[in-house]
Amino acid sequence: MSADRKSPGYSRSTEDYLKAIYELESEGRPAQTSAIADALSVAPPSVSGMVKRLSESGLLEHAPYRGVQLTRAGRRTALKMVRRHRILETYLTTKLGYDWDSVHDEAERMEHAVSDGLIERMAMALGYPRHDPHGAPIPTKDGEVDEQEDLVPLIDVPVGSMAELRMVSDRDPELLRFMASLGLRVGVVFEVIGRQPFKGPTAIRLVGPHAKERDQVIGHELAENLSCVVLEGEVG
Amino acid sequence: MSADRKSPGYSRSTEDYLKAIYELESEGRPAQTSAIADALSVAPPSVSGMVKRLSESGLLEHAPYRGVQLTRAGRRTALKMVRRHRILETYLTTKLGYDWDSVHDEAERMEHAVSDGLIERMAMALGYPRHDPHGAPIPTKDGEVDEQEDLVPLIDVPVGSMAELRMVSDRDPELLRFMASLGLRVGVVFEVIGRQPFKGPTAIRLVGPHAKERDQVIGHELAENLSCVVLEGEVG
DNA sequence: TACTAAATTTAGGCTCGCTTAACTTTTTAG
DNA sequence: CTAAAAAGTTAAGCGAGCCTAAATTTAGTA
Repeated sequence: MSADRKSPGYSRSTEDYLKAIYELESEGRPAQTSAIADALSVAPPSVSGMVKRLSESGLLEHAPYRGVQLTRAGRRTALKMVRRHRILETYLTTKLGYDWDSVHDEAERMEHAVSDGLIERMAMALGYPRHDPHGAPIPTKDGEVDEQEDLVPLIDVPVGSMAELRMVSDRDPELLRFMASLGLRVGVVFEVIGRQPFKGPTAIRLVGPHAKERDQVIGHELAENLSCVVLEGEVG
Repeated sequence: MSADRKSPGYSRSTEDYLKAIYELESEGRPAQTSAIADALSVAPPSVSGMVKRLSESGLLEHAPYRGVQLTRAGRRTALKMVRRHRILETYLTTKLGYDWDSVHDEAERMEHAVSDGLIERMAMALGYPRHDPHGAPIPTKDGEVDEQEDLVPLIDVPVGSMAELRMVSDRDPELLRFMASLGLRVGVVFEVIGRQPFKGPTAIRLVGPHAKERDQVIGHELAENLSCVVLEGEVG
């Protein structure tokens, strides 16, 4: 009556590796040993070891010294973990009053513990959301994601353009808290009114009723992390 | 800003052992190696090994060949796990539409993954419930439980008495489903109208609007598992 | 009381996932 | 084109938690 055991039952570590590799791949970066090690805070030889096991299980292809690629099966599991993570984050913020800066760690642990059924119940309770609180797309149950191709880091949005903030990494709570304090949330629309060279700040003018303070100055590192859609007006 | 890491960070196994030992103790049974092994579905030598580690960590006292007792620290952690488990069960049934027969396994996995903060948010969202869906008392955050001393298995409720169903184990989904099909839920009031000897069934007559069918026949094993409060009328 | 059965512990061994140290391959810079 | 640096892999080993088999202790009964 309940076909709801955690499917093939991969270990917590396996799930973490697959998700990390997926995220590297989807950022366009090659999934190299050291990048994986970095993402998971383990030593490189640990990655070599796990990579061997995972490719023996058919979850990824390993070209020695060259990096790693998810197989179909590996990608399926990775997407499942991403879906879990993002639905959990959405649920925690929407239903339990979490702030967007504090959901990541909680979701990171829970994603390994909950059943498929619980995730689907949460998704249903949320009305099958398409994006998590940080704007990241939530894969469907059968592993489809709409990666937005037209996203551009704020740092590359030309001065004079209008743009909308669409996505920010959920990884850095401090950055997220700081953004919140500036009134910067997903969906905010603004005009880029200036940018200083030499990794200087970008100045923007917020638009509409969301705006806490209309004009903001965004430092280089923050601006690198804000994924935007350019709305109109190329380089003037 | 977040003192919310999973406290001293015991391993999943440690938490399981402590909770199992707590549950044995609170049923009045001595926490013997084999009973623990049974509860956790591991071999007895595994218990011996873990017991050694746990007593070295000061979580329990071990009298070799004699069994084991929780220390104050061990009990504190055990109660924390029990609180987690029962709040999770209550949350899943109340907020996510789970049936009472399907929450145990889910809670069992989640209780090791969630933070203190999440549990408190769930408790708050539920209005700080005192009992879980199976009638078991939920320990407070600082480890107080009201164990009901006057609970009696249905099998010991005298014929002719009125009684109220107060608690049932969450362990056996089939039993819970069967109970539900009979209209037996926590809080139901009934009269014991007969009992056959030699492990025969107990006949009860349900009272009030809850009653799905007024008269029910309860087999011996089920009757052993139903904890009741006798309301009036001793042996007639 | 002695002997057997049951419960428990010790001994030895396994897997998983991690580590550091040493070695190999690839990349990069002069 | 070669030498140094960087990246990756292999080797060796550790701890947690599990197992089976063998030894030991306790309990029960003739």
